[in-house]
Amino acid sequence: MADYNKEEIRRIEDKWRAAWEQRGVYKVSNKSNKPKYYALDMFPYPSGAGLHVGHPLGYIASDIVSRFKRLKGYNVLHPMGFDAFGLPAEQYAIEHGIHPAKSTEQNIKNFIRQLNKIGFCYDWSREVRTCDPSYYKWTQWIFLQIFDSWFNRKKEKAERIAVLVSIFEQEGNVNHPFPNLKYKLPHSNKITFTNTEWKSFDEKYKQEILMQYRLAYLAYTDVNWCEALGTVLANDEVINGVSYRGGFPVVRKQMRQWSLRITEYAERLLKGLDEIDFSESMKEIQRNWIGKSIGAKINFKVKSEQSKVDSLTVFTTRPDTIYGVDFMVIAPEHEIVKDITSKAQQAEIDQYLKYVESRSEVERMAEVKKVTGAFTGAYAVNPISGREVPIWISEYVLAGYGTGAIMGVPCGDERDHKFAKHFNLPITNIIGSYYNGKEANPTYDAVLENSDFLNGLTMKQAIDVVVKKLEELGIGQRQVNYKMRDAGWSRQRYWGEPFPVVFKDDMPYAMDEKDLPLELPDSNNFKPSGTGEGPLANLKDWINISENERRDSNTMPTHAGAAWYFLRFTDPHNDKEFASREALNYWNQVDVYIGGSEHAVAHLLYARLWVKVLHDLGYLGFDEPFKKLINQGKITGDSRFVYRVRGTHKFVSAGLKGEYETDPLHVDVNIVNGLELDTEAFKKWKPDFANAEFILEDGKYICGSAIEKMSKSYFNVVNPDDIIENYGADTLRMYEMFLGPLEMSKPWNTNGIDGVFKFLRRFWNLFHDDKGNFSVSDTEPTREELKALHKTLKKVEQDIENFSFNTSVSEFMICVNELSSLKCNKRAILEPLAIGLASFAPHITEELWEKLGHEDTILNASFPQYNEEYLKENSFEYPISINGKVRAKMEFALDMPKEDIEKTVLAAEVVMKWTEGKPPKKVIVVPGRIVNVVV
RNA sequence: GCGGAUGUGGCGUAAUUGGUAGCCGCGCCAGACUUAGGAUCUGGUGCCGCAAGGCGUGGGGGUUCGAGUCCCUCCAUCCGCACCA
Repeated sequence: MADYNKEEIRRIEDKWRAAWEQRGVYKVSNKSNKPKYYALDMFPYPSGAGLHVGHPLGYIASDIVSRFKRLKGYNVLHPMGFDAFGLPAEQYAIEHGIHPAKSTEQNIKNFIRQLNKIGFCYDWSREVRTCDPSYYKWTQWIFLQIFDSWFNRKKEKAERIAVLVSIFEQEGNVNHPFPNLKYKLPHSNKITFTNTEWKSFDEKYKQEILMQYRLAYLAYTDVNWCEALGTVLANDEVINGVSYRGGFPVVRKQMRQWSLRITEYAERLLKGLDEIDFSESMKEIQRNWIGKSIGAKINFKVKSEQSKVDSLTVFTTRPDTIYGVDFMVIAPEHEIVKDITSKAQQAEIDQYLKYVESRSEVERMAEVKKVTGAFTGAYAVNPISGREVPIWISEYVLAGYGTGAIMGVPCGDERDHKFAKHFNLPITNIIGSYYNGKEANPTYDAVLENSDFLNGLTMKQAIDVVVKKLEELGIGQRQVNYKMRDAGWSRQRYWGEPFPVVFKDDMPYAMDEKDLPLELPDSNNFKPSGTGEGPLANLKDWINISENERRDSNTMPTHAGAAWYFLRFTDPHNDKEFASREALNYWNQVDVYIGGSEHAVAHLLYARLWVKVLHDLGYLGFDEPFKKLINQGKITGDSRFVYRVRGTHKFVSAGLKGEYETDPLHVDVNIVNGLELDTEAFKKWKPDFANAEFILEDGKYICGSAIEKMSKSYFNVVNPDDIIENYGADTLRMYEMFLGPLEMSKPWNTNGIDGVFKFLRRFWNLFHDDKGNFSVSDTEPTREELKALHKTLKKVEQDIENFSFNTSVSEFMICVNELSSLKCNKRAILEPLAIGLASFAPHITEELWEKLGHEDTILNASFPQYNEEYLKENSFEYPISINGKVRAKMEFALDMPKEDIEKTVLAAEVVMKWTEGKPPKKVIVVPGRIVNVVV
């Protein structure tokens, strides 16, 4: 005797969770004759807040896919781990004195508890934690491989530093110029050296030079320094000039930092996008980030009073507009400013430079409308037209981009146009009627005018012509520019991977592999050192190995551990290698990776980079980690508000709030049913509200609502534990899928969950009689029952392959509705249906599977193949439309000839009524679809 | 500003990819059981209209026998990037 009620659900779900764990049914072997399938979730940062219902959305989807693939005969790798280093734990340690290792450990425990309750089929024996020394040993090891590599542009791949050294010994660097175009050899100021010169350099000098090539390198870089966090932030960790976490101000500061030379891989990262199945929008975001632009570097001769500077180089993507150049603008920080400013302009320039200094980077970025600038008094000579144009400085040109100088083409560029208008500079029109005198037109389609030898060409054509001319004359060259910058890889933090290097004479040397991991020293002091160095600098004994040997006081960013964890899952306990080649070859690429789109540029690019480097060095057989990426939409919170009449403890219902002066207050969604507030619960919610009074409408207190991000501070967080408590994990899983398409964002609303719960109960009832006794018959199924089953099996299989889970849930509901009204309790129908549903609702189906007499888990069953035979129809009820509007329905055999259908339709009374007896202009018969009569 | 998406009942959504718009669920209405339940079952429910019928997929236009679906245009919302030359 058993109803599918709260008690029974808890009994079933607890029973099977324990049984699965005990039997180890989720253990996955690397040795199998089955085809492999690798389904991966973006592993979570174990925050102290635990999971809310938004987190498991993607996990449920990947769990369904994993279980489905297993039923389809695949060996499925579906692991989970934790991105366990990170700032929040360190912040927490600073505030509460609890060691990050301890709080992280507790948080992970809680996460695992919550995840297990939902019934995921993770192979926990493969769990990895990035903060575990046995894991970060290999993060450090891979870092050292990157450190020991350079990018051979000729071969477009990474090679060992030793290869580079032997090249230098033979030919110097003439064929392999410094990747950084601005770099010049110390002392000599040159950019090349010969093999003899190389051999004459001392050790430190050689290391300094090699550092210019290493894929992981140290350099003084402008970094986002956040005083409050005492740390450097990556570009993507800075939002609107404040830190992503905490919202503290960020300023620029020069520090000697580790960077990854990801720019060398820009082209391959771009090209790789064509081979992988990411959404178009995701690829577009990455393309934008990489920001490839093709253009030209052009040298302009400079005429200034001081005659100190010969030329000025600009980068432009629009060399075709060369005849439209009316002025030049260089960044205020540009090194030539002081050397070209005329006496007459000196005061104005000084004043402007002062103004720019007072402006933070943030302000310069944020301000778009204001036009500022100053004339240097110098002129540049257009190398093609010979025309002299004034050189200005302006904050809208940034020193860090391109060459820090642009050619101003007001008729074709909006900012240049504003600049010209503001300072009354002349505007040369080279695009005829495409320019209206009021705003710039950045078209590529115009036919050029006022452009000498380019006249009559379209702008598109002219680009190549100009570049060729520039190269012929030796005054410029084709140039590819990438917006992307190298990735800052140092953090002034404690809770991260220490860099496995030793500094001798200020140069870093790789630690021996046998000495890895370099463990994070235990400490209770997590505060920044105050010198700009990280907390590790406080540990003198650790930092200073000997008199002239020192460790790095920085640690790696969380991106490091996340850049390769999917590789470790294939062989998580290997203490000889980061993963065996055999395991890597077997599991190969991740077949589907599900996670949020917020990792679009950082994590996904770094993971792709690390895999490419490891591939180039011969450790991997593939160079893209993720074959397919799915971005689940965010689940937003549905907040509720009460309206307090200002200065009172009276609360007015939403419909009446217009009559009072009120302040809206967030109220806990858990004490609101739909929109109706539980006023008693509200009084108990917080002491402040204990003697609240309510102004009701129709006897109810109605709340206001808003869709916002799910957050504790909005009191709109729904915890999966509570849902499971009331409805069970199977209902939660199916409801999350039922909400809508996986990739769409949607608000969470628990109201609809009853429908899914009732569905599972009805499914359960198919297997039980009125009294709750298990009752399944072995009678032959009818054709109708078979059709209901096979239609569902077909749709569900297709839906899962398309990651369309919401439609699967609907389909199951339809099937169970049909079988319920057919009162079907036949084994031949219910058993395959249970397997079909097992991926979505593992607990209930496992229980019924056992009741059906099976000893092995349903996980080892085979997904039933649908039979097209049962789905065939022999007749179809045609909608008969007249002039495109459906007016009648008529049933015809599916093999009935078109002509016969047409005749019968035209003869029908209903049709005659609409055609008024007139002969139709046209009759369209689409077999199995529709008949349309045109009058 | 650039790029990407999205827009369908009161709500979440579906639509065989050019062929009956609104499947499934929530909510709502009515009824049954009479076991007082936030239970279950049955029926109804896009809008207007007593009806016949008309109108309906963000707005406008187009292609087509036929458009939620394709094209043009405009609007709104969300996301990403942003003085990137």
